Amino acid sequence: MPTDTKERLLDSAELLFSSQGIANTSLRSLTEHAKVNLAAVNYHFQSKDALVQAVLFRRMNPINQRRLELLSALQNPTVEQILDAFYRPAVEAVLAGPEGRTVARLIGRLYSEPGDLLAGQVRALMAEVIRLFVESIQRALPGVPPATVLWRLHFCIGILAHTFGAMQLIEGMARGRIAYDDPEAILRQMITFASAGLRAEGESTCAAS
Amino acid sequence: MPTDTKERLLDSAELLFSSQGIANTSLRSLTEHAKVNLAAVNYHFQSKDALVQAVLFRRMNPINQRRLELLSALQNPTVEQILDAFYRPAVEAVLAGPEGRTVARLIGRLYSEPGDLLAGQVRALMAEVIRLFVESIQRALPGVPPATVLWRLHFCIGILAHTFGAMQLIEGMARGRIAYDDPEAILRQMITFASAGLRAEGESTCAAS
DNA sequence: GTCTATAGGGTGATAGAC
DNA sequence: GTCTATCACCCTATAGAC
Repeated sequence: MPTDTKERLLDSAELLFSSQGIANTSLRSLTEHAKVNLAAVNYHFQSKDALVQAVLFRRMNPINQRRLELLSALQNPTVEQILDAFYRPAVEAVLAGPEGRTVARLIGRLYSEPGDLLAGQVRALMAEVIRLFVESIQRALPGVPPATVLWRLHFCIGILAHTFGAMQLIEGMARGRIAYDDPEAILRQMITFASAGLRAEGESTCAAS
Repeated sequence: MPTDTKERLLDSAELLFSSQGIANTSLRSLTEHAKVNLAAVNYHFQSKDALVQAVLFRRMNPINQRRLELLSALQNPTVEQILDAFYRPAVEAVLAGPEGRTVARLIGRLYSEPGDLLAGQVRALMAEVIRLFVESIQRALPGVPPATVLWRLHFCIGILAHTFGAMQLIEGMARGRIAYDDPEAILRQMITFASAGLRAEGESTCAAS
């Protein structure tokens, strides 16, 4: 038996928002799926929007906290180690449970969905994470101009977001030639690609601040 | 004056779908914005879904056609040239008009939005494009295992999708330190990063077909 | 805390006049 | 081709009983 009403609502919301999209998920289908009364959403949360933020907070905050832990444990890290600290918490959290595949799509859509999906506390912590990782990468790659570091971290985030958001696309491309259930293999592919991209030469004349 | 009803509908749909999301855009607000009667959508297109596909077709097909043209004009290309053929039509099409910024978000969401946004003719041509680019990259990098080439093209697509879908994110990170209005500068950043990633060593022992 | 009932409004799609 | 009018349904949020 699931625990209380509030948690059941969060679980159902996460699942339905991920698979159908937020705008397409009505509070009626949501409360029906959670086997909870329709009014419970407005009692435990204040609105549908607040429920969305609560879902994202529960999922993203542990990931971002873990990123900061892993990063601060490194001393003079290589870009591979920095990328591992950034990617690993997300990949492991998402691919851990059996429901991971579905939730991944929601996280993948975090940045591109209209309506400021990323807001409030989640946004604040994410901004802090990005700030610290930019600094760390800059220290590891002193020869790369600051503006280029920003672009490249942006690309690194894109790699993660797309890997989460478009799993079906690569699975369709691959026709079984790819193992999508091995977190370590995925991490290795992402880190190998992204670290080479971060280290790339060129763009030295890019306009910096 | 805009031309006919059908084209006005496509223009308004593209703008509103991009900025508000598809599910959040009602046919009423759409036809109001286009200064067209409500029933026109169901007359010229068959349904809202068909309108969505028509919007994507009009925008994506020229891009994908141009990609194939540019690719087939290359002989023994480098990965930089292959990536240029893939990225350039999209970046130029999107950043050309003044409305580009908005439309970019819709294109960026193409792969991660629930409800099979990518369907029908658009999906078929996109699959063909991916197939040919995979082959071309494989030829340019014979030392990289096929499964790894798939992962890496997946990452290259992610870089483009995220650059289009999350422009506000990097602009927030950058606080003016980045020029987002220069197509050539963006292309250079993307190609420098992605070509280094494609060429990266490692993952040679990855399970291939 | 949890429920029922409903207010008040928006939605996609269609029939039929012009 | 374009319009009006309307159907049948869905939505979020809330008031008030238990």
